[in-house]
Amino acid sequence: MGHHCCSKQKVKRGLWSPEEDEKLVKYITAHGHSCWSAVPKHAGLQRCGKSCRLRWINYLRPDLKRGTFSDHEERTIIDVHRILGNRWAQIAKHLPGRTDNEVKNFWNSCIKKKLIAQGLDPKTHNLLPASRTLLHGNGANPSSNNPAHFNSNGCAAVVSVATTPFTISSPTKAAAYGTVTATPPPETMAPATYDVPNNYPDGMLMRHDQAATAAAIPGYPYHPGNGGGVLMSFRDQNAGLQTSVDFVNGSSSSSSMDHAAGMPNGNGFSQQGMGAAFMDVTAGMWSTAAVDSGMCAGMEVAQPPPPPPQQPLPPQGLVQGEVLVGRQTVMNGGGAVADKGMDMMDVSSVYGGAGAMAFDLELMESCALFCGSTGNTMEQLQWDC
DNA sequence: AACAGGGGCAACCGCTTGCCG
DNA sequence: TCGGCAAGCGGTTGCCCCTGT
Repeated sequence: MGHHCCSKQKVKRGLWSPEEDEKLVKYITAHGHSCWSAVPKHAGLQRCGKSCRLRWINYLRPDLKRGTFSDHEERTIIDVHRILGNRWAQIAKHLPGRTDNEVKNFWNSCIKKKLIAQGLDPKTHNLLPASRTLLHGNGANPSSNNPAHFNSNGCAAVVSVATTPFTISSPTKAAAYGTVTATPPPETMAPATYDVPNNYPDGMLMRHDQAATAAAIPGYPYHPGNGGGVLMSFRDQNAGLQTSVDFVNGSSSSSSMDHAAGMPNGNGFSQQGMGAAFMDVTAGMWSTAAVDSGMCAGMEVAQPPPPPPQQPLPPQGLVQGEVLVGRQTVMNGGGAVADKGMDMMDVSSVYGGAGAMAFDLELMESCALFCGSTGNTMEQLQWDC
């Protein structure tokens, strides 16, 4: 049975011979591929157009990078997969020269097994139940016995996986946060721990310096030369609660909440509440996340105050971002309601000023959907945009 | 040397999306 | 607005090769 597009033709299937490859390369090089269905006929191939397209995209394209994946590429795949899930084409866009098929195969044959071996669920990137039990006993984490670790009274300066449930992880960019003393995460992608200085009585301030990051971390994907960006992930290992924010090339922003239901005793946030704000200076927007009392979660992009005219914006990209964590620093300027109750996430956005940078709705939505939020999320987002 | 089992990867299948008439 | 077609995409299959017995 051939493809529906070529069922009337007698087409060859299976592996491509070098002769077939040569014919296809010659034809595409000379004529391009304006219409794939016409390619096999003109190239003298007994294949269907779909097969030709796949062969070209996955194997013959001259800009493809062959060979094994580097450690950096592997880390990037894991980072992006944590946010996007099995959106291989989107993930592959972060890896120049790699195809979605290649990334998918690498994930299924290698990375997935590694994560499982490390006790992480390859779908959610959370600890598998067995591993969680190992870390936290029976898994119960009464918040009354385990007060919030990023709380409004600023008492919890040190985050420790072994004793507290809340971690901040940004595996490939750990060294980026100038005001956070970050312990470089191990290769295992196990939850990283950050020693957070208690300079802010009402919360915590993290600052990201793009140039320093690019200089400090070989292979760091975001730098001023390509527009910059930041990928951050906050996670609560006990509750399976995760908040990730990805600013790619200064034009994309995403947030996600992976909220495992059925946490009867709350988590590290629940007593005091937690909020985070991310600012993309160039795009002129704030993104905030709030987890308020009673496990209420909200993500929003609020309109920033107009920048002082005498303060020129950085040349490009997310040159500098700030993360504010603390009860009193939650931004609600976007009008989003943070208190939406269990298992709900709210995202809204308001662009700041004329000519605001494009906002990657697709990526935003993918993150929201991946994390099981309601359809209202994107409706709210698009409405506000 | 022969065989079995498993892993990796290329290719296929079928659904979705986008475009155009 | 609708239908047809092509392209895009993710899941799945099956072949080939390597390794262990």
